[in-house]
Amino acid sequence: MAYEMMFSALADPTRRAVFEMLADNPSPVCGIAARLPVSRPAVSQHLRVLSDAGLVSVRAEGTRRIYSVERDRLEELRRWIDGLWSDALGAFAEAAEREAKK
Amino acid sequence: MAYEMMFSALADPTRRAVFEMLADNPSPVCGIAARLPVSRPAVSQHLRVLSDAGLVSVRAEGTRRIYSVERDRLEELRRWIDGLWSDALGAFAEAAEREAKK
DNA sequence: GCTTACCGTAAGCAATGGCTTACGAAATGA
DNA sequence: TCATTTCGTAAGCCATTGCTTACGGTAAGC
Repeated sequence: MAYEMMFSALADPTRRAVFEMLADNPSPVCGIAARLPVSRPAVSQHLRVLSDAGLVSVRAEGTRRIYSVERDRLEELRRWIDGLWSDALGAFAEAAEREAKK
Repeated sequence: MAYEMMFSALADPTRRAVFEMLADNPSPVCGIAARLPVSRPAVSQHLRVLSDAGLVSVRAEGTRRIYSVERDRLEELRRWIDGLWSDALGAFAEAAEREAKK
């Protein structure tokens, strides 16, 4: 019941870039902004969305805030995909059976 | 290099509903529109986006066009997630190692 | 041939979203 | 105490987007 926000969070290219950078290794906000063609506040806003979706978490370290990815959430996303996949498989089997009856 | 479109395609709730209905079983456009609170042209437009992302395919049957999900693309999406997951795992192991050195 | 059912596309509109600049808050170091 | 660094949020702007209505086009049934 939460992949709903994850998809819209990961829909934006810049936000996906942020997320992939965090998957490589946890970073502070300025560290991410330095490697992207957008301003630092923009990165903050993206991190807010990712955080609301539960995809990242924060840890304070001095004046810096270190963001890192939340691996468990990726697991949820994958489960949704797996569910769809088996649904589609079932529908395919049904169709094949109907075809066989003829 | 194609999950880029998939995420934005699946970001919209209505479009996800369409996609999940198609995963259950292939349907014509009017069959989908009948079960959603949006107009038929809206469904057509959503199917266009899903089609551009490669997530669904069409087959003509009389005047009807039967849409069904493309399972292989879901596989691609899952691979992207798996890639991120192992990246995050690697980063975690690295951090643990740095911590152990102290 | 004519009607009917099914569908895609164009045009237009209201809402959402991503970006920037500007500002204020909190922790560090001199 | 004061300056610096790092960061989040507010306001505003422009582009994108999801929806509707209106239209044209194709296949089936009488």
